[in-house]
Amino acid sequence: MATKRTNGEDDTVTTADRLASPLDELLGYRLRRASMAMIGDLVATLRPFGLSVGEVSLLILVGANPGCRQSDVGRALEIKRANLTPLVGRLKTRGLVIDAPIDGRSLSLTLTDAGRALRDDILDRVIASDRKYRKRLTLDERALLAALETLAR
Amino acid sequence: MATKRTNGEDDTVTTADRLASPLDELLGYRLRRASMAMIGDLVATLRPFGLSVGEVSLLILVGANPGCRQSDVGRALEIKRANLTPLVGRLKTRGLVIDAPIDGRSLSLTLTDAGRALRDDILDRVIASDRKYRKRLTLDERALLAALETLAR
DNA sequence: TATTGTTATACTCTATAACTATA
DNA sequence: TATAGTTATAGAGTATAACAATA
Repeated sequence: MATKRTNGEDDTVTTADRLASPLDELLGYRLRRASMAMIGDLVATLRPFGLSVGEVSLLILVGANPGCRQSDVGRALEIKRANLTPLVGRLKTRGLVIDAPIDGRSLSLTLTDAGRALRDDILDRVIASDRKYRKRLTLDERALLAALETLAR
Repeated sequence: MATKRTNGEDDTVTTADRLASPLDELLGYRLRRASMAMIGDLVATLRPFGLSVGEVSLLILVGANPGCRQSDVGRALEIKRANLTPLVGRLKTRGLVIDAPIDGRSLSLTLTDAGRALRDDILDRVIASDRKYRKRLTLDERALLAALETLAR
């Protein structure tokens, strides 16, 4: 009976207390939990605006890059073009984004005045949500962001 | 024309180069990107086994807590009981998990011999995938895990 | 020939509501 | 009355394939 103890007790019948969780030792699992927590707060922040996280990402990215190509936005956000079409469509319907042909096949995206105004408002709140979590950090913010970028390849 | 420059250039028409991304300054966005990258690798690792990330989380958690209540597993993994039922069902169908009544309404979950064997194999690979990313880290692993736990509340 | 945008479609995850039964 | 498990269902988000138009 091999009985290696690291964290997850095996062959011990669990009765009532808290569960042993070998998952907590995994960077990927912790990363996912932290990410889910922050996204949950973000979703709640965005609910009153009737905008999804994806739509707001698009709003912010196009706002920072007026006239950018739709295909470049998709690549930057890692959203496939088949999924980007309806996402852009909803923002166009709401009068937040306008597109214009670049050449015969590419589209440029730009925020409307209403889009910029909403972007300004929402970006403030997104940053406020983000800051709430940053404040809990004990370790250096810049070092953490750099490490996370490294992990994302 | 308010022109505050932090990272995201506004009112500058983007032509060709790389996009300005105010999102990169957000902890939540970086966290999500890093998490997605690691999950992508994990999914590829698990593909040959025909198991999802959720199924493997369940396999590992039940493996570390034989006889645990299904409801406790759901709470630990933050999976709603309505979604846990088919997840457990698939592992039972594959002969990896068995359940037994605790009282008239609760179920205990335990891995079968086959379940433990598969868990051992898969856990090794999951840890190997995780370690691949840990190795890239410049900052202290323990400090990072602790910080991530703090963020997850 | 590769790229862009679109449409249609399928698959996974997650969320809610309703139900049974048990504590 | 609250909890546990189940079922059915709806909604996101994401993935692929096929197509037309263009570079």
